[in-house]
This record gives sequence, structure tokens and C-alpha cells, in this order.
Amino acid sequence: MSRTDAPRARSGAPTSRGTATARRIESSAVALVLQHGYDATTVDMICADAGISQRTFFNHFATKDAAVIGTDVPRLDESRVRAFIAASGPNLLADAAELIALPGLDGAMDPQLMRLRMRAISSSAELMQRQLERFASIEAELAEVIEYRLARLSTPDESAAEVREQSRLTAHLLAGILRYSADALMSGDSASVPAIVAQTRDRLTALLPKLAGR
Amino acid sequence: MSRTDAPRARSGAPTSRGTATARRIESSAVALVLQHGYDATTVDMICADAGISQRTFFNHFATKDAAVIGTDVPRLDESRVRAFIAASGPNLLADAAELIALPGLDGAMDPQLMRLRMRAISSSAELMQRQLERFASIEAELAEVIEYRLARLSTPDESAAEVREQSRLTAHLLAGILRYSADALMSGDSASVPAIVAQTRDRLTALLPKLAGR
DNA sequence: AATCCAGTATGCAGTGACTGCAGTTTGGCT
DNA sequence: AGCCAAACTGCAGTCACTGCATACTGGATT
Repeated sequence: MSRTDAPRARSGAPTSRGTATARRIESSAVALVLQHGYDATTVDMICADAGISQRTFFNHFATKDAAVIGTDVPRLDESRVRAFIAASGPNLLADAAELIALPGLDGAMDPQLMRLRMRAISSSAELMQRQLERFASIEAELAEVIEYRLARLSTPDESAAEVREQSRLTAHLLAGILRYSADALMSGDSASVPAIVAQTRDRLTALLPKLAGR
Repeated sequence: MSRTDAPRARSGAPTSRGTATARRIESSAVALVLQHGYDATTVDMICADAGISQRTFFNHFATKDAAVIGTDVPRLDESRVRAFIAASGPNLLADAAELIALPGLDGAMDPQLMRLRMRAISSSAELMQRQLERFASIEAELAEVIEYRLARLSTPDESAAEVREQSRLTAHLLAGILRYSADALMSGDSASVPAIVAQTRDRLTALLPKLAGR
């Protein structure tokens, strides 16, 4: 019934990452969306362009938008997580922002398709929305990691439950930062991901003291 | 084509707020979702329960989820906006969080339906998501208001453009706070809206110094 | 009282995303 | 050659949603 949370596919639950067919579908989808816009691009059009049947399309991608934005989910970079927990720099938020390993940055994907995909996503408010929703998927995990750092900063009068809530709140703040970065990345003309991340970090460092009062 | 951004309806663009039919549809929708879950509740079921045709349903609500979560959008409370701009308290974020006038709190709605609606929304991840998306609709407005306050706190080396970007970043942070509050409100068993807002404010006040370092 | 009109409700046919099922092709392996 | 699992396909069906053309309603106008 729901269109967005459909189960993967049926039997093999193909990861889509890697199979030639999935790649063809993805590049057709991105190209057509860039050409006609997301709403005007039907699944049938993508199938025709990729030379496959509609059923095959849905064997690879659970939804139409998955074919455009990709199936990889942002993850926490384990090695960085350990470093983050051990560290104790003053700027927890900025540190945490670097925990997230954006998919597609690990070089496993064609950078050309990557660039087109980003343009396609930013051309549609709906796709952008879906893209941002993905950040929410790691928020719980993020809150847990943050809790380790935050526990060391807690005052004696704060219960463990309170620290946990503060961690969850921090994770939500972080999601806001990520949304801001994604926004800047997509709407800005050029600018690489590392550049945007660094810029946001600086901006945040300047901003936080103003928000926290003195 | 898109399911989520459909234009209101055709001629009169009914506000849905107030008409008896719209109210019947809303309460049928909420009741059925509570009973069967969102995905298992079809538009036809709601129509049958409310005693209207499907076409009439879509004359009142642009989408199925609109009938459950309501059509009112959060707005900035104008009188509070003026107070916010004039004030200069140390806790800008917490101040800003009170700018938002949540719909349904102005007493114009049946509190009983309000409570059922909240339970219905929190019973489905998809609905919750849609609900949270609405906060994004006022982010631009919010950033503009924040800019007034932030401009007074800027250092000489910061350009107007930089202040604007910091304001946008702040608006995104605020959206995170709102999401956290909404989450707490929905998942918590009881707790009134003002109580949650106050609690979040306190929590934020305790948290911010930790995040900004000293 | 007859007329008119705007607002609202409806039936119907169509589009587009998505699913389940049942059957076929394909390529590697024995 | 024969076999098997993975991948592909057609098809029929469900559900959200739209456009259009057509009623029904109650009150304001003449």
C-alpha cells in the first residue's frame, strides 16, 4: 500500500549495487529526469530507455525514486566513530558531522554519474526531500555514539536518562546541520563535498558561541 | 504525477477547515487508521465510513495523508516574531523555538480529535515523516527572522552574506529541535505541548554550552 | 413564484506506481 | 546434453489520484 517503504524485491533481494542491469536503469533514470523532470518521467519511459521490462525495474528498485537517488544509505564510518569517542575537542557538533560517510564518496561509483545524479536530485523538490530523509535513518545510531562523548561532559545532577535525551537532541541538531550541508551542496553551483563540509564546520564554529550566549 | 504536491482541488479550493463534510472525513480517517493502520486503510474505506464518494474526498483533501494529519500548516506567530527580534536574550535557539505556532493549539479544533490524530500519526512512520516535513515549509521564513537577531551578534569581519548563511544554518538547527520536540511529544505517553516545549528549552540550555566548548 | 447561481457532490474513465504469480530464458556446472 | 538457480518477463490486479461533464442544493434576484 505504501509506496515508499516497500520491501526490497522478492527472491534474491538484489543489492542493485554492481549488477549491470541496475546500472543501466540508474543511468537511464538520471538522464531522463534531467531531461524531462521527475514528475514527467514515468517508470515505463525509464524501462524503454534501459531496454528492460517494468517488472524487472521493480525487481531492482523498490520505488521509482530509488532508481534516481540510488540505493546506498549513509553509514557511520566505524574507524572515525572510535576516534570521535576517544577525542574530546571543544566542538562536538563539528566533530560529529564528519562521522557520516556519504555514499558515493568511496570511489566505488562513476564520478560522472554521481555528478549527474546530484543535478537530477536537486532539480526536484520531491527527490531532494527523499534524499534528506535518509539522514534520519542513522539518527538513532548517531545518538548512541554521541552519548559516549556527552556522558563525560555531564554535570553530577544529570541522570543517565537525561544524558540520553540530550544525545538524542544533539543527533537531531546534527541532522539539521547535514540538511544544511546537503542543501548548500546541491544548490551551490560547484563546490566539492569536502569543501562544503569544511565550510559548514567553520560557520558552525563561529555561530555556536552566539547561540549559547556567553 | 507527484502524489505529494498536488494542487489543492479544483474550483473553490475549499479550505477544508470548517466544512462539516471535511470534518466527517477527517474523523473517519483518523478512526480507521487507528483501527487498521495507515497502509491498510484505503481511501475507499474512509469514503464509505464518511458516507461520501471518492471524488468528494479528493475535493477536500489533496492526498490520503492530508485527511489524517490535517491541512493546517505551522506558521510564525507575528506578535512573537516582533518580540523575538527586539529581545536579546542569551539563548537565541530556545527563544526561536517559541516562535512557531503549532496548528491545533489555538483551540479551534476538537481536542478529542486532536488527541486521536496524534496517536494515529505516531502509529505510522510514514505519517510521522509527513508531519515533520511540514516544519521545513517555514524554514525560509524563520531564517529571515533569525537574521535580524544574528546581525547584531556578528563580528566586524563577517559579511552580510555570511550572516545570512549563518541564519539559514540556525534555521536548520531549529528544525532539528522541532523534530526532537515533535518526536518527544508523539512518542511520550502523555505530556502537553507546553510541557514538552519547556522541557526541550531547559535541555537545550544545559546542552549548548557543552557543544560550543567554552 | 420562477429564475438563477455558486457551492458542493457525484460517476466515470483514465493514468501511473507498484505487487503477486506463474512461466521463460540464460549461463555456468556436472 | 542435462540441470539448476538467478535473472527476466507478461499479465492481471490494486490503489492513489486527476479531468471532465453532470447533477443537486439552498438562498439571492428579478
